[in-house]
Amino acid sequence: MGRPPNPARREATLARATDYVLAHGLAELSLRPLAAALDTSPRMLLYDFGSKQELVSAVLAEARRRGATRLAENLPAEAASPEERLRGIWAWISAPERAPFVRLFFEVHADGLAHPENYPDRAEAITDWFNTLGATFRDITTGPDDTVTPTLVMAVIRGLLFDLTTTGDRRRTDDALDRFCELLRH
Amino acid sequence: MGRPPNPARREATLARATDYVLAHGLAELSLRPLAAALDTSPRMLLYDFGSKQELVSAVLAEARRRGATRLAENLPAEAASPEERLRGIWAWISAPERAPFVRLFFEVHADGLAHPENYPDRAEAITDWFNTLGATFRDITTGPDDTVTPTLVMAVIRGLLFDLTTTGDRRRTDDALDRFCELLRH
DNA sequence: CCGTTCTTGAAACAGTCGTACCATATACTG
DNA sequence: CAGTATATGGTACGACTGTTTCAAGAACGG
Repeated sequence: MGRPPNPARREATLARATDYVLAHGLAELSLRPLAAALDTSPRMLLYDFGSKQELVSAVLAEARRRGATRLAENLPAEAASPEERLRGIWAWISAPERAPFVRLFFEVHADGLAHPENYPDRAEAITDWFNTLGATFRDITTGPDDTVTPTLVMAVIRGLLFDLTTTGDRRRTDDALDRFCELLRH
Repeated sequence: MGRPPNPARREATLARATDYVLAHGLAELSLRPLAAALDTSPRMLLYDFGSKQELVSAVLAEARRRGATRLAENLPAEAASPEERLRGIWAWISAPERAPFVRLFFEVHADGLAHPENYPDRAEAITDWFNTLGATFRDITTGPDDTVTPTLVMAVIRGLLFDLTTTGDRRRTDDALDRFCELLRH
């Protein structure tokens, strides 16, 4: 008896809140502007999520989920050579459409460095779908226990993303990836 | 005539404020707690720096200045081989003592992505002493106009720093640098 | 209809924020 | 001493924060 709960509302709000955070970033996120943009109220946000902190956690989880999904859809074919996969992933993740994700990714990383206590699952929360990404390089190794080459490949991608987002110099960063591929061939 | 100005006060405050920001980060920086920690008052901070924004700019400039100085003091000798210099720089910048600098560096980068308008000098303000660092790799090139190899080297350092700061896995990141050096030798 | 549960608005609370205003204290010149 | 400039405390303003409280509305079962 009683009015039945409506979980769809929370879900819809979460989806739109995630859009909003991807567009505006985490640092200045505030309940009142967010609520206004979502045509709801701070009251309802707290009713659905309990607290701002929990809302943020939910949004970050949703963003990760989306990133992983989009990535899975666009991964280069299994059959492709390691180099082709590396180039494919770079092309995908460095595309302008991914900029909001990348921005949020770096923002969370920085926040995690300042407040590790907010990210009990450290590596997971922060690197998550980046790990998914790294998993595709499992066979660019020197052996079954080689975690080193994937680490290096991921570092190159992250480092070049960092460069690209600050300088905007696409040609130079693209060329650097070419150079890395060249090194890897030997 | 009149009481003579005392620029030393502003300088001393700037130095201590920089310590504070390196220790506590930028995101939650607030005048009142900062003033309390420096045994001064918000009133004086504004008197000396004009506004919080200008104070932050001054602190970031000071942090960059320090980083560049410390780096210059610890750069591997000119005579060293490129590989030795790369290893030396990695050892220096990945040392725990540098963690506050690295943290602030990533924080500024993330903030710059969200608010480019606050960083009119983009690449300079953000990468500055990282560029100083990159300059030492000028001769790991394929020719005089090769900006690509330094870009790649810097990307590896930044990417591995990112990894190290999130996962804390020093061995794996050190090994990845070894692997990169190995690739560079061929 | 009643009772129950979920939903929602309006307002207020207790705090922090950067900053401005006003007065006063301090240190110097002439 | 007066005059003048810097230095500094205290206080308050207005805007914003996340959150709570109180009350009413809305949708269901019996």
